[in-house]
Amino acid sequence: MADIISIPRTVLHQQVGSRLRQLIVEGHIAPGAKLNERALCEQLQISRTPLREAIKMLAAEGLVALLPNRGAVAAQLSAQDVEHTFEVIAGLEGQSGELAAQRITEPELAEIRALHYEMLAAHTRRDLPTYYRLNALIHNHINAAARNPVLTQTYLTVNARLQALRFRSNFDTAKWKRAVKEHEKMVELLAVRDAAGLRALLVAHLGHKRDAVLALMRSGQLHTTSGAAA
Amino acid sequence: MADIISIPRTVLHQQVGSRLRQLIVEGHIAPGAKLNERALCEQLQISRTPLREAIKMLAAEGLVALLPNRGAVAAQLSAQDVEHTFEVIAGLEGQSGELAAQRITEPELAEIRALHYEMLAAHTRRDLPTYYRLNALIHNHINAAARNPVLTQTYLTVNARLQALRFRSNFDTAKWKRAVKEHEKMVELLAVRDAAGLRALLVAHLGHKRDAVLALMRSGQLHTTSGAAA
DNA sequence: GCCGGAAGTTTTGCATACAAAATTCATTTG
DNA sequence: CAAATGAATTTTGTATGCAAAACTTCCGGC
Repeated sequence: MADIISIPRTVLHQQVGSRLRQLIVEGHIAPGAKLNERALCEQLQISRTPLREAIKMLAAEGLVALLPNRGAVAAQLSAQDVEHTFEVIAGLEGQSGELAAQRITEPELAEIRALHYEMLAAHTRRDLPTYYRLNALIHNHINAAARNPVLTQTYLTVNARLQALRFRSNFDTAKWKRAVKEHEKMVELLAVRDAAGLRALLVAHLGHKRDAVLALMRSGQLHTTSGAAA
Repeated sequence: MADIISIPRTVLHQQVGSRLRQLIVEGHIAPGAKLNERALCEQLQISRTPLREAIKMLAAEGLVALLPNRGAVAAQLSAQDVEHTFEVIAGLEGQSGELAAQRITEPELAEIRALHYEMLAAHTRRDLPTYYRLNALIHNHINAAARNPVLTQTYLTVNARLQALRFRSNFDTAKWKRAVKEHEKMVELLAVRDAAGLRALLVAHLGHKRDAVLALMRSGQLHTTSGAAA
């Protein structure tokens, strides 16, 4: 009963890790950009030790690549990397949906339905940021309904690499409409607990997303050029 | 043309990471055991900096758990953790098989078939270590045939957590026989490129493995007692 | 004018030093 | 004698120092 006022203030390398992850995922550190230790130390007001420990964690997560004796760079995905990553994400999210359809409770379903309607509103208003926020929220809720923390963690880790692409900018109207339709179907399939159907839909959904991202990459509208990120 | 004789000798924290991973996966560091920095430093003849960096990587991989201000312990999986992890592994390996059936080449298939016959020999001789080595090899080959490095990497990372259980010790004859039969079927399905069939078989295969491990855990024959490993 | 190379600078990698938290252990007190 | 308290020790977390590798810059030679 000693932690009433004290915010536990987690260890520094964890905080630094979260902050770096945010910087990369939100694009403030561009894919391929070098992570200069001195600069980051000054910016975050810490010493190099916790910074380097945080960088090693991010490397294990696949968010940065370590170049021996040359430091770390933010991961940069080639078109092939993107394809491979989407393939894995599709599998993970498909399984997530399959399990969610088997395990979801009525209140959880109701919440997802509510989020879905909010998303429809955002779509109608052409409010892309809100749409994306709600979109991610719905997927997270489906994931949570699968009741498998290992699956959730794995999904989040792999997905973080894609978020750095920030393919949220461009979105053509027809594709947006289809995505909304697919989401509608998701809720229906969840409601009738059609596990196999939801898996198939989610895999297809991710396939469409992948195609859109790859098209953007090929047209050069994404700052991802090439280079490995293993 | 300067790297003819010089083995690049990767950076220290990577080497330490590999060594620690090996120690944990092979059970030389038992699940739940504390990772004492001073002791490991002396054992590995290094300073604390690269050791701590390596530990942070392993934490990101889920092989160790970090306790703030109390160091790190080797991950210890509860029965639920094992269930969740197997669920994810089944999904990953199922997808691996599905893709492999679509993408495998004849030479790859021939090699897997050869390994399978070697495994039959090991089974006949009741040579469990060789059997396990070949078993893992076959699964790795299937994984490789899927031609998705992201999937392979994800699989290896999640699977490493289970390897620490070392459920290789006990194995009842009937289950062993069934596993061999399942492997036989795997090769057949690969040969006829039955992607869906192979996926289903692998998922079932992993389900059986999970049941066997859980039974061992419940009967107390596995040194995994309880405790979170998030 | 361009290429090559050497000196200087920067940056990374590892070791060590210092501070704070946790653990241990002994002592004291009820 | 048990529980509790507090000092001593250990252990973790962070900062700093030092050496080697990489990068830069500048100069000379072709």
